[in-house]
Amino acid sequence: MAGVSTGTVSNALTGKRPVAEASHQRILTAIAELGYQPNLMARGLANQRSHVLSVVIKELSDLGFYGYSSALTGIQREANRLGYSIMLHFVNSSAEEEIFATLDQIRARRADGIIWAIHEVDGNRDWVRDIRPEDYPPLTFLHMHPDPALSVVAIDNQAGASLAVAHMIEQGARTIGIITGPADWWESQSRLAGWQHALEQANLDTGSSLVVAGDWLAESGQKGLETLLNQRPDLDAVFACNDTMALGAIYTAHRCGLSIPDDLLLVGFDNTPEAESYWPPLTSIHQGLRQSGQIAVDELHQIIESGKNEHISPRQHILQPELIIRRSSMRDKI
Amino acid sequence: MAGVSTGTVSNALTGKRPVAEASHQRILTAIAELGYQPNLMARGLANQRSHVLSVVIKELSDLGFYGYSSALTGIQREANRLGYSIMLHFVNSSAEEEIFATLDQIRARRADGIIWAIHEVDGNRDWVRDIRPEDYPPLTFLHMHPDPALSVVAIDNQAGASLAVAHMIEQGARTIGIITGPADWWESQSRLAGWQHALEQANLDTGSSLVVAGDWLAESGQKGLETLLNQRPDLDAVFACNDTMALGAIYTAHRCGLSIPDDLLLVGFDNTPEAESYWPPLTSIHQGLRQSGQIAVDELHQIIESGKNEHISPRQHILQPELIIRRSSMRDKI
DNA sequence: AGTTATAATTAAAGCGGTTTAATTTGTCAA
DNA sequence: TTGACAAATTAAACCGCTTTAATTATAACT
Repeated sequence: MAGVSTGTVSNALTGKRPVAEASHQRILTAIAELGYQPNLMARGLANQRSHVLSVVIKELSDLGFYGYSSALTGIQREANRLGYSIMLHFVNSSAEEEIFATLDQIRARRADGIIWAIHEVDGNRDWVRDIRPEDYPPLTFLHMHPDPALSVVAIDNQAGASLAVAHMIEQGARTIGIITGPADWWESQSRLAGWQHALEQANLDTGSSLVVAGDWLAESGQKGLETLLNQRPDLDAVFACNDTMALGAIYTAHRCGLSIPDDLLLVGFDNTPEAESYWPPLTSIHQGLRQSGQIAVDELHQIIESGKNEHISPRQHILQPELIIRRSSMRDKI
Repeated sequence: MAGVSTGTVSNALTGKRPVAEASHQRILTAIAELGYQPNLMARGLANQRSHVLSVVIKELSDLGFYGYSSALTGIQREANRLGYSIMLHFVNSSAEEEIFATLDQIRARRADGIIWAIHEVDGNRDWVRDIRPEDYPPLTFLHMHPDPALSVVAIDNQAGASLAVAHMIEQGARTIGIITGPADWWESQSRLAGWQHALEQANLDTGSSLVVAGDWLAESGQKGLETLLNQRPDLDAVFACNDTMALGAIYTAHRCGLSIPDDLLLVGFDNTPEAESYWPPLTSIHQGLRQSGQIAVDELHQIIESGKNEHISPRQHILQPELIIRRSSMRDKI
C-alpha cells in the first residue's frame, strides 16, 4: 500500500537501516490507515528473541501475597521499561515433575529469560544442578539463598531478624521467643539464624522452648504465642517471622489479657501496609521487595544482552532490610 | 534423525493425522535424544493461535492484593487446564493512552483472548465503545458492572453489602455508618447502594452523615471511623467496604476505648484470611474470587473455540457473595 | 557526459513450525 | 503379473517478519 517492499517497512519500523524520508512517511500513513500491528510471534521467530520474561512463582494461594505482589510490581515496571512482556507461571509442589513441566513450557515459548521466584524449600532448587544451562534461557533466582554459581537477588533475612531481635534486647527484653515459618523454607531458616545470632551476641537464652514453627498464616501466630506462653511463662518478647503471624500473636495477647508492649514486646517481618493499623501498631522489618524485583530484571537483561557467548559470571545481589519502629516494641511508651 | 520429514513429525506430535507406529517410535526417541522442544512461536505463527491469554490488572501497588491474587489463582488454574499460558499486563492510570498502549501490545503478541480485570472507575471502560471488536481478540471483563453488550463476570457487590447491613440490623443496630472505597469505583458505588437499600428496607437513616469515603487502605479506615463518630455520636454499627479498612476501624475503636461488638458492630468485605485473627474476629462478606477467575477463563475459551465467525452472544455471570459471621457483629456474645 | 561512490531499495532465503496436494509404499483381488 | 485402493509419507508453500546480497537510484567528481 505504501508502494515499498516488506523489507523496507521492517527497516522503517526498527530503524536498523536508514529509509528515505518520503517512504517513511508513506509507510506510517499506510500503517495508520490499515491499523497494522506487527506480529511479535513472527518477529520473535525471525529474531530468535521473544522479548518475553518468564516469572515463576508459587501459587498465590492463601499466603505470601505481599511478598509476591510487591516483587511482581518491581519486575513489571522494569520489564516494561526495557521492552519485555511478562509471562506468569505457577508452581505449587516441589515435585520435579511439575518443575520440569514448567521449564519445558518456558523453553517452548522461547522466553528470553527466567526469574525463578519460588520460595525456596529444602532441596527444591536441586534441579538446577541437573540441567544443561545451555538448554535453557538465562535464569535469575529471586529471594533464595545466594550461591556463587548462580545469579541471585535476595534480601538478607538473617540480618533483618537480627535487627529485630537486637532492637527488642535494647528495649530491655531478656526472654525472646520466635514464631518461625515452615522449617524447610530458606527464609524461615535464615530468620531463625538471625534471631539466634542476635541472642548469642547478648548471651541470652536460645533454647528450643523459645522456638515454635508457624506456617506464615495468622492462625499459626495465634497458636504459636499460646504455645510459647505455656512453655515459657517468663517470656517478655516475641519475634514473629511475618506480620500476618504477628497479627495472630496480637490476637492471643488480647485474648489472654496481655498488653503489648507493656507485658510483651512484638516485632514482625515484611512491614505490610496494614502493620501500622494493628493494635498496637506493629514494629516490623521492611524489605525492598519492589527493588529486588527490579534488580532481578536488570540482571537478567544484562545477561541476555551480553549474549550467551561471552560467559558473564553470575552475580549476587543482597539487599539489606530495615527496621521500622512502632509501638508494639516500645517499652517506654511514646 | 528419525529418518522422516518434518511434516510427519508434526503429525506425530499433534496427532492430527495418523502416523505409522514404527515411525512414531523413532520420532519419540529422537526427540528424547535431542532434547527437542517445539517452538511455540513458530507453531503460533502457522496456526494463527498463540494459546496465550492476556490478563490485564491494575498495578498491585499497595492495595487490592487480595482480590487480584485470588482471581489470578483461579485464572491460572483454569488456563493451565485448558492449555493456555498467561501473560500479565499492568495498567495504572485510566488514561486512554496507557490503555491503548496495552491493547496494542496484546494485539501485537496475538493473544487468543483478554481478561480485563482493571477495577472499574467512572468511565474507564468507555474505550470499549471506540474500538472495532474485530481488531481485537475476544474480551471478557472481570469484576466490572454487567453490560448486556459485553462478556462480564462479576460479583454482586450490592447484594453482598445488603447482606452485611441486614445482618447488623438483625443484631439490633439502628444507626449504621459506612466507610466506602473511592467514590468513583464501581465496586464502591454498588456496595454503597447495597447499604442504602438494606437500610431503606428497614426504614432506617441513610443520611450523608453516615457515609464516609475511604481509599481501601487501613489508614483510611482509622480516619473514617473517627469522622463517623464525630458526626454521629449515636452510631452503633459500621459497614467497612473491605477488611483492611475494617482493620483501621478496629484500631480507632481500640484507641477510643470503644468495644466491638459491645459498643459498635462491625462488618467488613472480602473475608481475607486474616479477618479471623483480627481482635475481635471480623464478620465479613466472602466473594468467590477464585471461582470468578475460573469462569472468566472458561467463558473466554468458549468464545475462542467457537471461532469469531459464529457470533456467540456475550454472557453475564453474576456470583452471589456470602456472609461469614464472626464476633465483631454479634451483639449477644458467643 | 561518463565514472564512481553512496544511499535507498528489493528479491529471496530463512526462522520453525503446519498443511495441502502429490507421491510412494503396501495390500489384495483379478 | 497387473491394477486398484488405501495408508503413510513427503515436497513445497505458507504463516509474517528480518536480513543478506544484489540491484537500482542519486549524488559527486573528473
